[in-house]
Amino acid sequence: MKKNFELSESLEDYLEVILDLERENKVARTKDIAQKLGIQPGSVTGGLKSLVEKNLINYEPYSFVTLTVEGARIAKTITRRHRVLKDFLLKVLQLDEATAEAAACRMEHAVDEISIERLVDFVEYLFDCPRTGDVWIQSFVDYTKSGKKSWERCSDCLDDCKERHLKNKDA
Amino acid sequence: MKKNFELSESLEDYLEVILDLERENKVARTKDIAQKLGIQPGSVTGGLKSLVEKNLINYEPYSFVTLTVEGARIAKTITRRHRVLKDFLLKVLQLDEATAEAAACRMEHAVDEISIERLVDFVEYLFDCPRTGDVWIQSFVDYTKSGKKSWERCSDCLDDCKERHLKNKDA
DNA sequence: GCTCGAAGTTAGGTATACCAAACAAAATAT
DNA sequence: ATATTTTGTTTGGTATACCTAACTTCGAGC
Repeated sequence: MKKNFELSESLEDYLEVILDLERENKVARTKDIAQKLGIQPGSVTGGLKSLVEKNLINYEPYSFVTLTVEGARIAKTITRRHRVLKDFLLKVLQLDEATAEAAACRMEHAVDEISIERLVDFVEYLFDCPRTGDVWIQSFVDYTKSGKKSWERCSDCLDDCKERHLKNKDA
Repeated sequence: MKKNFELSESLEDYLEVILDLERENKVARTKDIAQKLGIQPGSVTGGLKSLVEKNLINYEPYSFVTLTVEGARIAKTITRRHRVLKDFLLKVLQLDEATAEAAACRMEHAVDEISIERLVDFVEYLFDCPRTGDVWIQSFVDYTKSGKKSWERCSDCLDDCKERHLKNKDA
């Protein structure tokens, strides 16, 4: 039994929007898939056939679409990648919504699970570590706005940081 | 005059390896391009024709290839994206060489310049800020290895950090 | 239960991007 | 200078993924 079912970006996109539509409407229909993907309904039929062959969706002509267990598994993986990447772009790099969404959409097909896990770990650590967290992120945001890195107030900054840390520990 | 010459991933890859070969051997040849891209020489000819049509390379059949000014500009942009992404994956996320290279290779086509600039800023800031820098990265590395976030020694950690900062300031 | 519009499929066409294998040109070696 | 090898191109074929337009099926309303 083969495992390495390399899926095209296009088919990954189908799975993603089908999962989305399932969540919205219980089932996915050709028209809505086409609309979400920004392609013509006639093109969708072909895509659905490929996915049926790969056992990733349940589908009969003229009927609605649902994901198989395996299809749902993959769809959720891709969707998670999208979410993680967008989160990073939005919350860490501080990109605007549209830019983050567009980049996440394209990047989600390019990264493996190991890298995504590591990115999740990184973002989590960055937000949870007392040396970084919201305050540090804010200082990065200020820097991107001002274009200046001034390390002059670093001692104060570190003192503040320690104070906050000790306060949180008590609470 | 149109500007939005949306280039396919494939053609972007051609430009990237041509730039690479130009740097190695002054010019690029079909065989070497094929080899670097892992495709057959017969496939390269077609790619080169597309690039000539788009005025991105100088090329005559049976002769060598060089980039035009515009081609070189694009090739350098893509190469920079690759470098920045790989740097982040390697130095920040601490992925291994092969994983970082593979992911960077695929991501380089997915991100716009604004996002890349922001990523550069972020990595730079992360390495330069006294609250983060190498030491903080190392604590993240330790965390990924141990799987434990223990914020117990944070006060000490912050004191160490301040000490280092003051020492560097004097130096 | 029939009709008609919406939804879906099919058929034929385009473009990209690759392959393998036959062929042509160029470079090298004797 | 000619034979051989290397390099490069052409041709014909495959696969993906989209389009438009013609056609089919489904279902809602009368």
